[in-house]
Amino acid sequence: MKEPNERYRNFFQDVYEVVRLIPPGRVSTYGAIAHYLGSKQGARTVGWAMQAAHDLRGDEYVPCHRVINRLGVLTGKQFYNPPSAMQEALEAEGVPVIDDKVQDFTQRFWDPSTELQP
DNA sequence: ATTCTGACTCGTG
DNA sequence: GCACGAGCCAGAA
Repeated sequence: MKEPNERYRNFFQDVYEVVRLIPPGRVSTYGAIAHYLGSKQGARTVGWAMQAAHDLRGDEYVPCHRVINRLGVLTGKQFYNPPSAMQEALEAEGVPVIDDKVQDFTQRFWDPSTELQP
C-alpha cells in the first residue's frame, strides 16, 4: 500500500481504498479515515476526496454514501442527485436514516484503525 | 505566489 | 447543549 519512496502521498487514493473496504451496512466518518491515514485533523481533505470520487465509476467506484460526519449526519447528501439518493442507498443496505441522521450510528460505526488490523 | 473556501473536528466559554 | 475560533490539506481564482 505504501511506497517507501513516496514523498507526496496521495491522500485521495488512500481514502478511496479505505472507503472501498467499508462493509455494506456499516458507516465510517471523515475523521476516522483521516486518522487512520495518519493525519490527525485532515478530515476536510477526506470530504474533498469524496467530492472528487463522486465521478468515479466501475472498479474505481467509491461508496461515499457510507462516509458521514462524526455526528452521523449525511452532510454530503446535497451533493447527490437527487439529494435523497444517499439516504436511500444507506437504507437499501439496512442502515435506517431519520432526519438525515444515521440511527444506531455508534453500533454501525466502522473505524478502520479498529476493525482493520494491520 | 497569495488568498479563500470547503462533504470536518476539537477545545473553550 | 450551543457558538465561536483554530488547525489541517487540496484546489480554484
